[in-house]
This record gives sequence, structure tokens and C-alpha cells, in this order.
Amino acid sequence: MANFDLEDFLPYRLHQAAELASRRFWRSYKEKYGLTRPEWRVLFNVGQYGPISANEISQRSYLHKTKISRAVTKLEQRRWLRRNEDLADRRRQPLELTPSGRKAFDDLRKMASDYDDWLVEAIGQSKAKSLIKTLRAIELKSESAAGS
Amino acid sequence: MANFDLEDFLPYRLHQAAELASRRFWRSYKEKYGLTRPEWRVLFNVGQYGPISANEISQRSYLHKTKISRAVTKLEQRRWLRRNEDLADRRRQPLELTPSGRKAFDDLRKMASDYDDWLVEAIGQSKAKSLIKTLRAIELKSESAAGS
DNA sequence: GGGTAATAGTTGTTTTTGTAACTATCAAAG
DNA sequence: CTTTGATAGTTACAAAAACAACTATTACCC
Repeated sequence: MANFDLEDFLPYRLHQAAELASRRFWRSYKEKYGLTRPEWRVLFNVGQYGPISANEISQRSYLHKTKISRAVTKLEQRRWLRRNEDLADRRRQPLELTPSGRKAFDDLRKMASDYDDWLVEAIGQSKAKSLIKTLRAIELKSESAAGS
Repeated sequence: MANFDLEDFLPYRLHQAAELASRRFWRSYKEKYGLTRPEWRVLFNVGQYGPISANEISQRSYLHKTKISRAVTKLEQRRWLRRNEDLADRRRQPLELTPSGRKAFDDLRKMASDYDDWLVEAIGQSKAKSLIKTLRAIELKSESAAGS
């Protein structure tokens, strides 16, 4: 504690890295498609896991349900996704991409993949893999403290 | 690219980890002192590096200058920090903690240190150290793309 | 079944944030 | 000096966020 250093405080360092790492990428999809971050996340969750409900996205990504709700509305207006009906539980709305949503998703996924490659150059493939594992361990430990 | 996985996309994973890791800690200082995250960051920067100007905090923490400006106003109203004058450059305001700010800082630093210890349990000391290094490397690579 | 609690999702209201424009001061060049 | 451009910090306004309250549906249980 005597030698506590802000720069080595994990939540602080993690935030800095996350913020810096996402900034350039965020600008690129914002410029190209005018997407916000929650919209990007919802799009990717639906693209990768769809059909998926808002609540499932929330549990998977820790995104708050109001953010998801509004992002879904926007993406729907754009005709990038549609809400289906779940006859077994009429509260749920399984979400799926439309063909044009799929097209945008594919393009954005390519952008993400390229950006990830560029980032990984900084540390190398093997360290990138162990980084992912380490981050998951931290998330797991923190999860007990989540709460929506 | 064919096997691009959202869960392994570094900016996404980093954000999840940062968000989860900071949430519990954020709640604890919010409950105890009613601090926002920018206020916490400014307090820690001034506590650790003061006297320091808003601009120097911005460069160090990538916090936007308007956030810093507002956080400084709040912390000043609380009498936790004061603005000094820089006679050599009257635009700058070197910031310093007051005695009561120092007291709060010491308490919060203890909380942060304890929380960090708890988090590090998830991965072990040595991995925590290499994690910090890896994160810095990612930040360095991303920095070229920063822009305030 | 009928009542109570829980869940999925939305909407309204208040804070916080991002962006740009602004003031004040300093630096550089002629 | 004085003009031009840069920098530190603040403020105004619009966009996005948090938070709480709400509707509709389902689950539980007596």
C-alpha cells in the first residue's frame, strides 16, 4: 500500500487500454456508418449469435437493457435487423439481421478483424492469446459483483 | 477473418474487463464519497502527481479537458483541492490537494490498494505484472491514433 | 383459477458527456 | 511593438447515459 501506484492499478490501467484501443476503431465505424458504440455492440451480438433476445445480449455483454432497447430501435429503423416473435414467450423478441444488416455486419467484421490484427502487432499472437485468457479470469472474478 | 470471434476482439474484451473490474470499486467510492469516475481520476492524479495542471492530467490519463475542468470545480467546492497560480504562465493552474483532500485520498488509496489485491488473486502476481506491461504496449500502439 | 411475484422490454426524466465555440494568455516573427 | 498562431482552461448546447417508473407477459403457489 505504501507503494501503491495509480499507473499499476488494474481497473485504471484496463480502462486506459480499453479506451485507447477502441478509440480509433470507433471513429472509423462512426465515420463510415454513423453507429454509436451500443449500436455497434448490438449489431455484432445479433450478427454473431442471432437469433438472440435483448436480454440475452445484456447478459452476454453487460450492456444495460435500456441501451439495447434504443440501439435495437435505431438498427430496426435502418432496416438492419428485425424483431421476430417468440410464441412460447411473447415478451421475448428474438432479433435477427436483415440481408442489408448482414452486409454491413460483414463489412464491419472485416474492419474489426483488420484492426485487431494491427493491434496484435504490438504484442504478438501468443501474448494476445494469453491476454484474452487473463482478461476473462479478471472478468470472472469481478462478475460476482456485477448486478445488471 | 473467417474465424473472427467477437469474444476475442481485443477492444471489446478490454472494454468488458475494464467495465467489470471497475464496477464494484466504483460503487464503493460512489457510496462512500459520492464521487464520479472523472472526479476519482482527477483526485488520484493530483494526489499522486500534484502539483499538476489540468492539461498535464489530460495528457497523462487521456481524460478530456472538459471533464477535468468540471471535476476540478466539484473537488474545489468540496475543498479537496485548490488551484494555485503559475506566475511564469498565468494560463496554467497547478492543482494541489488540501489537507482534507489528502485525507480522503489516503483513504481511497487504501481502498484501491485492497481492491487491487483482491483482483490480482484471480490471476496471480506475476501474471498481473505482465498484464500491466501488455496493456501498456497496446496503449503505446494505439496512442498514435489518440487525438485529445 | 386468482393473486402475487418475477421477467422482457420500453419510456420519461435527470445527469453526464462530447463537441464546438469562446476567453485569456503566451510564443514567434517581422 | 504588433500581428498571427498556438495553448490552458471554461462555457454553451446537443447527444448520450443512468436511473426509475411503467406495460405486458409469464411463473409460482395457495
